[in-house]
Amino acid sequence: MGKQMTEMLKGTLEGIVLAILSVRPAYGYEITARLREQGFSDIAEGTVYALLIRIEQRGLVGVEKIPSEMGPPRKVYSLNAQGHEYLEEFWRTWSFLAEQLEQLHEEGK
Amino acid sequence: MGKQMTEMLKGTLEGIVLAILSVRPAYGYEITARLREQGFSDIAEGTVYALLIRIEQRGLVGVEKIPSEMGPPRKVYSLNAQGHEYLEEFWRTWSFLAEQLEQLHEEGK
DNA sequence: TACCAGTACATAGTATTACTGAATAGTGCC
DNA sequence: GGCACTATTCAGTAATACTATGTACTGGTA
Repeated sequence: MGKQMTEMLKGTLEGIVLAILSVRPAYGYEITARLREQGFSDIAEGTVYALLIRIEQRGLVGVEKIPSEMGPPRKVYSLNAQGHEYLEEFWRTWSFLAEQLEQLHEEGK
Repeated sequence: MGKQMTEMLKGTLEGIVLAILSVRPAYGYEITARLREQGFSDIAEGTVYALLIRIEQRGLVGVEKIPSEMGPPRKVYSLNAQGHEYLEEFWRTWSFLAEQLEQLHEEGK
């Protein structure tokens, strides 16, 4: 992955993961796999797990340990009320930024 | 400014400044003022100056010292060929990210 | 003259976040 | 037993924006 993408993900990856969780609960391994399928070619696994622990400690998600048939138990995360609120705020911030950048992009043509 | 915005700017602020310079050359104080007018309410001056030095050292911009009538001389930065190329790459990265996020936002509704 | 506001740039130290590169563990198949 | 796949965790590093200053030049004013 390019360095630009790496830096751009700081601050957005968290929102991306919360958005994924807002659709339905998921666990780390699954989230990483889905991100990779979607073109975030090599987001490190460690990055996602660290992020999940962070948002858990901030009280944005609930966790449930569910046994897996294929390996160690999964930690399934789901967005709680506070998480939804935080995600709303994320979308507002993102929209503002996207709008400003869109404008700049137009100007530069 | 919110903490979310702060984190989101990592990786994008550089692109934003390069985009501003691609329209026409500018100096630090001017760029800071313009950003603030555009709603990036309190981007620290130090941040912009540090960024300008960074992109200069990476060879993305040219610098010219021009005397000011109102204070110390201005360091006017302008995008060079390499900078334009880098900016192109930035837009590609941004577009990809924006598309993915747009999709996620739709799904979450 | 002394002081202040506005213009303009610079820097030391801090916080956050994603990465690399491991290690640990459970299950099923050869 | 060893390998592949699933699944989580952690120590150390790099990049970038922030805070909080400090420096310096000009013009106006009391």
